[in-house]
Order: sequence, then C-alpha cells, then structure tokens
Amino acid sequence: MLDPKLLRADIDSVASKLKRRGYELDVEAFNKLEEQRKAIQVETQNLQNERNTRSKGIGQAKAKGEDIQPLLDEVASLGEKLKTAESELNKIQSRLEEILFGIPNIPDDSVPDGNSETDNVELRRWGTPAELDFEPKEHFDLGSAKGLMDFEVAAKLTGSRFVVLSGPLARMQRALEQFMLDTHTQEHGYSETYVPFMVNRDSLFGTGQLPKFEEDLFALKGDSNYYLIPTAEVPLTNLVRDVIVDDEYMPRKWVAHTPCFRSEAGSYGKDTRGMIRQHQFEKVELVQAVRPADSYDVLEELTGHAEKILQKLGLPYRVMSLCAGDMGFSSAKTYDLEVWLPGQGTYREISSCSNFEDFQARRAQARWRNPETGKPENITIPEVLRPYMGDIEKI
RNA sequence: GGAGAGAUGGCCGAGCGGCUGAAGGCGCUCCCCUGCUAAGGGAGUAACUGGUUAAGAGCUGGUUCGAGGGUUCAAAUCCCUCUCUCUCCGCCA
Repeated sequence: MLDPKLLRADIDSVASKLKRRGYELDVEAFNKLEEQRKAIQVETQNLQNERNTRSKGIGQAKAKGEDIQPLLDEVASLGEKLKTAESELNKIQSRLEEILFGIPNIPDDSVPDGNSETDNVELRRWGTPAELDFEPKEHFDLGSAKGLMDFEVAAKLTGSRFVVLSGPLARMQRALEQFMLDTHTQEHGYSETYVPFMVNRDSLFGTGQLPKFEEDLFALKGDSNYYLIPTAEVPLTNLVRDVIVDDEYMPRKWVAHTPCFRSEAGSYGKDTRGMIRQHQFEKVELVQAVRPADSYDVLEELTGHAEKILQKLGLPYRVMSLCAGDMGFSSAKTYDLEVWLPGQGTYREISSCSNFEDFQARRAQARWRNPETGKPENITIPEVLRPYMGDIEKI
C-alpha cells in the first residue's frame, strides 16, 4: 500500500507514475473522498472530545455528591450525534482504504516503459547455449522416456498440473534444494528458515495476495482461514508483520525452501505440458528486510545471489528488467532471470527478484526500532545427520 | 474433542464502572554522589493517528489494556463472540 500522505500531498505525480504501468488513478474521486474524510473526522473527534470532558465532569460532580441529573440531560442527544458521525466516518474511511489497497506500487524511475512482456529490457547475458549436433528434447520427453517423471499417475492421484518424480530425478530435486540452501547460507549470508506452508488471511493481505488475487490461491475447507502458500515470500515477509524492530535488526536475510501452491487460475491452456506451470512446486526463496535507503543496492545484490546459482550450475541465462506494465502488483522494480531451455530454443523465466520498497511493510505494519536478542543454546546433532549438515556437531 | 486458567506499557506485575494512559518493580536515558568496582540519591521514560505546519519541531484533539461487537453520560474494569497461550483428560491415519 502506498503512503496515504504521499497521495494527499502529491497525487498528480503519483497518478502519472502509475499510468506507466497501465493503472488509472481516479484523482478527482480520491480528492473528493479525502475532503469529506477530513471534515467528518474533525467533526467526529470534536464530538468525542465533548463526550469525554462531559463524562469526566459528571464523574467529578458525582464524587462531590451533587445532583447529576441536569448534566445527564445535557448530554442526552450527544450519543446519537456521535454515533451518526462515527458511522459516517467509518463508511468513508473504508471506501478510502478500498481504493488505497487496490493501488499497485509505483514503478521506480529506472523501470523501462511498456505494457507487456515484449517491452522488457535485456540487461545482460551469461554463458552461451551449447551447440548441439542433435535435436534437443523437452524436459518432459526426457523424463517420461526414462520413466522418472510421470504426469499421468499424478493426474490419477490428484488432477492435472501435478507430477510424480522417481529415483534419481526426485533425488536431483532434493540435491538442487540442498545446494541452493547451502550456497545461500554459507556464501551469501542468509539465515535458513523453516516456515508454515499454510498461512492466514492477514499474512496474505500483508504481502498483497489478498484481497485482489484470492482466485490464485488454494484455500482449505471453504471459508477457513487457512491458505496454502503460493510462495515462501508470504511467511517470510510476514515474520515482521506488526513488529517494530530495532535498527540493528537490519538487514535481515532469510532463505527458505518450501513447496508452493498456485491455482494458476486464468492460465488454462498455457504451458500445459511439463513442469513449468504446476499447481505444486518446490522453491528456494530469498527475502531481505532492509533499511529503505539500502533497498536498491540490495536488489542488485540479491539478484546476483540468484545468478550465482545458475552460474554454478552452468546454465546460460539472461537478466531482464521488467517494464512498468509487466511487473507484479506490489513491486517497484523487478528483474527476471531467464534460463536457456534447449528443448524450446528460448530463454524462460526461472527466477524473479523484486524491490517492494515500503509497499508490503506498510501493508503489514512492519516497522523498525528495538532489538530482542535471544541467547543461543547448543543442540547436539545426531551423528548420522552430520554428513547432511556440513559435518557440524552442534548448533 | 472435553474440563479449567490466563492475555495489561521494552519486560515483570497491580488495577472498586468515573479523579487510571494506567500503581509498583525491572530495564533504559540524563543528573548528583562515590578516587576504580559495587552501591546510593534525584529526574525522565508507550505507540499510533487527525488538525495546524515547510516539518518525523511545537501546539491541540482522537484512538489503543489479545481481537470484534454490546450495555452506559462514562469500560482495562460489566455482557456476548472469536483468537492465542498454559494445565489436565481423551483421540491420534
């Protein structure tokens, strides 16, 4: 959510920046509502003030043993007036909020113009796609041929857009997860984190999936408050929801491996073959909470961390700066990493790095200030697990 | 699933429906004292937000004692619903 003060102070420039991403802000409507809000809020607070001082007076009179009936008669009509004013104020404020929560983040000035994918700007390439003297196959042909990747049996178990991996392929997925976690924790300074795979509405609201994108989520048991996470970004970012942290707390660097669940509503017919657009997939997510002034440097740094993984794996890729019209709702600037897919003869998105500025923080009421340092305690690791944990003996 | 207890400021912990934004303690900040250390004395110490303003300075309002409703002139205090935490019993693919 944008800073309401920014909208009050300089709505025109906000509107023109939002226009770059194809969002039309109704300036006139907002200003009008805002004017009403101000008038009614002042009136309401005046009435509250009157009630407070009068009630105090009644209390004091009673304490002195005076007759309070005349005073009670005086305030008789106050309650009704206050109630009316308050409900009017609530109505206007919730309308303002509705507008506010529906406004996407402002694209940074460095974000290229454009409306769609085709306007994204390539920044750099790494690696060269191999020259092959044979016809490369798609991953699903390779996997299916070896009997290690089975979409049919997954469809039987659940439905379309799921997969069963077997033997070395399942193990390779695990190896990738481990490799990424180890690289990010040991070389890039992230703190490994295990989080719930289900979150409540407040958390989804904090990162901006709700209220607008409910249909992209899997909810549990109808009207329950539990949703499967579409990305670990949700639990990780919400770690600091409603929290005021100390300056020393920053920067915070989290990495988590989780399954992700997406309904892929609206993408029917797209990428129906293979593992590219599944309802369930594994992801290693990086999230940093940093001081506002550092956020753009950190975006570059974090993108570099993601690139490092592809470099170590020897996978050619390119870095795209998404244009204003192609960025996600909460993002102020986004880089996509696109990896070369020999079977498709093209680069495809594999990773996405965004700076949300204070958009999510404000939504989630995450602020910074005071620290809470816990004392570390030693936990002995069972011997058989040590090989999987870099041979350390204690935590 | 059943029975019970609880949720108050950075932390601990009081709190008869009005004079409690909240006693007391700890912590923290500043000052005094003490040749170091320890101790002692004094003062201060919630957040958010509206209006005003160039202002995150000041002034002046409002809101907040787990959350949401309600009763009342007045609610941390009374009533209802919900969430979470703790204890005991049951269940556990």
